[in-house]
Amino acid sequence: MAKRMTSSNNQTKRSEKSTRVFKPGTQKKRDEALKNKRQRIMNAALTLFAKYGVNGTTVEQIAEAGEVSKSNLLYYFASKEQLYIEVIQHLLEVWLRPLKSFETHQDPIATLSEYIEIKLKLSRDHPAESKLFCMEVVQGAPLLLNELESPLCELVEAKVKVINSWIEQGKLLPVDPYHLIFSIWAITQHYADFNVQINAVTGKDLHQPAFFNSALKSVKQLILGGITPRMTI
Amino acid sequence: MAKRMTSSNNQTKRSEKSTRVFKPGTQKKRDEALKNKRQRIMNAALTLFAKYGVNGTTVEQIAEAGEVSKSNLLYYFASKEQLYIEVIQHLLEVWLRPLKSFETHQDPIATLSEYIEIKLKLSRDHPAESKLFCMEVVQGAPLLLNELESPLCELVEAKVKVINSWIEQGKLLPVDPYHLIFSIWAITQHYADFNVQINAVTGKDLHQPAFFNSALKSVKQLILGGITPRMTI
DNA sequence: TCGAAGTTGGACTAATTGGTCCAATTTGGT
DNA sequence: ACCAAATTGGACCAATTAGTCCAACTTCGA
Repeated sequence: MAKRMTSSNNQTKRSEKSTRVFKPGTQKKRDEALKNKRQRIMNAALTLFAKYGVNGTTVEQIAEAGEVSKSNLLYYFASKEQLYIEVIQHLLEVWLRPLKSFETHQDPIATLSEYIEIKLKLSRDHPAESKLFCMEVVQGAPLLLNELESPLCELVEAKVKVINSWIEQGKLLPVDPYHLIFSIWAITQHYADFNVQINAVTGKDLHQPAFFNSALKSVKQLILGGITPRMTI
Repeated sequence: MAKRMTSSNNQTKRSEKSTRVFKPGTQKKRDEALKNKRQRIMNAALTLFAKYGVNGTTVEQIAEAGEVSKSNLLYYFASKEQLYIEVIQHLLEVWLRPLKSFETHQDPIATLSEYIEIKLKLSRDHPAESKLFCMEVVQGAPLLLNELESPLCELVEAKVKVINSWIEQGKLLPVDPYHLIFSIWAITQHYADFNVQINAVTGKDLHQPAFFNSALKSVKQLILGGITPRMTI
């Protein structure tokens, strides 16, 4: 991706902004503005990457969408690839948050119910994140694989244990916890990733409260209906 | 995409092969070989498009994977875009088949059960199709939108009516048929589209019979568990 | 065996694009 | 007001790549 590396400079520029080394102590607005700008660029990149793919997006488009010059963008991010990596990393963090806050001590049905709702809201409010994550994983997640293996894996394992303990206590019908988690991910993210298809078929999308509610209700019914213990006789 | 349109020729070449106009009647092997070759190229393209995206794939890669020269590929397909369109169209046909064969007169649970199984097998046996379809839709389905609106829409509507009639007959618990269909699509396709993530977490994939069976069982349990009528008392 | 269709390699072109470099200007904290 | 950092525009380069063109070779049906 990097074409010419002619002479010595490069990387001397900036690349590790955010913390001003010399002249310590006083300016804040400046630093904050910088962070905002970085954020703006990353947001623009996120949206475009999600819509056109990484290879289908040019840095000029990103710069325009982020309302900075191409030069300035390259001043903030060493390369398009670097920008992509930062976008993906930030994305992953946002994406794993809900699973981390998956509370273990509550009633299982309430817990899962809440998790489904959080995930569905995430699909509604952050569709670009969902889509880019989707595309990255579909394509083999070259950048995410490392992150996907260790942190996610352990996180999931922890939740699997909780679910299994619920089952042992009879609070949940027997079910494979892995498939349960995958199913929740699949359905909730589907509403973001395939919104075009859903819209083509129903004419609606998650931003219409009525549709959001019916989706939420149905998903809960389907997921929870198969695992909620019934009173027999 | 097409760069130069210099003079008159082009399109005179071939472009509408498959049916030999002059000299009608006799050669078959030839025609068949051509179809096979087209198929081979389209298969190679499918795999690569699914893995690297359309913009991330070069015609040379496709040619190599299809074991033809770049020249020859361009002899069969007028352009990369044209090739992509044909791949997508073929894909859509494969993709809608299961829904069409969704039988209406059987027992609802058996019908849905069978549909889930077909879809999950499709994910197992045609992951590239699933992934490319996924990527296309995620990116807004520029090429599929037309097809997605009319044919798919009507197809889904027909099934929705069937499901509703089942509910009226008390053979199925009340559920929004659209969300039911979306959920089945979401979960089953997830096993193909997100196989990298699933593999990272579980270390398994659908080609292992044990894993396929556990996935199938869980999906059926979750989807059907929430809509199967129970005997009360 | 004749000839048309199929096939190839290779040279070539035009467009796109990531990235460099730099000179000039603006901004904002001190 | 000073000065460093921020920002811009634009020229420019090198790599990639879709697609053209063509001459030569092979294949295969009639």
